[in-house]
Amino acid sequence: MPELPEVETVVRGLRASLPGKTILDVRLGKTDFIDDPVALGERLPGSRILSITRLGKFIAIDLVPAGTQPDAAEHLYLVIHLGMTGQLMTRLASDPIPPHTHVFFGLDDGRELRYTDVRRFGRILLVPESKIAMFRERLGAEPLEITLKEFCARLGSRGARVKALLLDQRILGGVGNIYADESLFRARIHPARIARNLTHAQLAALHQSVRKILTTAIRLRGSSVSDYVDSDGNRGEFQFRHRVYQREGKPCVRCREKICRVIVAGRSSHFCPRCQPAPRLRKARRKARRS
DNA sequence: AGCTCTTCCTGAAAGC
DNA sequence: TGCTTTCAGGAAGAGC
Repeated sequence: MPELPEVETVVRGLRASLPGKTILDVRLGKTDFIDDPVALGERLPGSRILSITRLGKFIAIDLVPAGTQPDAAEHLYLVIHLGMTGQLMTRLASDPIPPHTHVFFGLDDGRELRYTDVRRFGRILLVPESKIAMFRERLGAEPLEITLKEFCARLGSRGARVKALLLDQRILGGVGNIYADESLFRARIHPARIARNLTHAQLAALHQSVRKILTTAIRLRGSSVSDYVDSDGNRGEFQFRHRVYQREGKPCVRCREKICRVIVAGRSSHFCPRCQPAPRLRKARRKARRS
């Protein structure tokens, strides 16, 4: 599933070859995941790619409209979310077309930027330059840039489970199920812990482990669990470093206890019951206070 | 405020 | 063997 490290890897790949290229045409297959498919065909041809950035799990392609100079007209951002199975690749127009490829952006160098998505949980939308700041604000902080102080402010007072908060894109943009579980394991925090009950030391450990896990995963070009590949079609390597994600029943790498899986915040959550002690139930805590 | 449930979608895997 | 059922999950919205 594309999360921050996978999206960052795709963005770096696109950044190496797309800037300066012009989009010649747009061809569409199924369009139910595109906000305004007609606008894609009307507004993109002739526009020039200026740069590519990552906003949380979104890929933002900065476009200079057809026939204008970069600072003469309002830019348009082609914004793409890969959902669960989305792939954004550059290929030669003559290359074979994989199944479920629904969007083709023809480029002026004989290549195509193609969007393939089996389940179509992804999204494609156009955001005008004037609205990109608003779009960015809705996304919450960048996990690799957030300070410890800001991290504590956003999570430490909340009555929700820490796993739910890590997945909430309005708080942190870019963390998904894999990296939430791996970060919680590294910080030795149970996913169902209530955030405001964590100590400052635990929040600091979590802040640190999120950064460490994401940085390492970017270095290894992401996790290829099911469909994920980068912009050249290559798989990542971080799936071989997973300590808990999809390791239910296998021994913990630290203590050999069997890894457990429970549903927290509606998501499969993997953890070591010994390294990540469960939150005490309210009833049990009342009893403990009385005695 | 924050939880669960549902929806979207397909293919892989499990169940019968 | 071959069918049907279940499951996976990012995000948004409904309802409690």
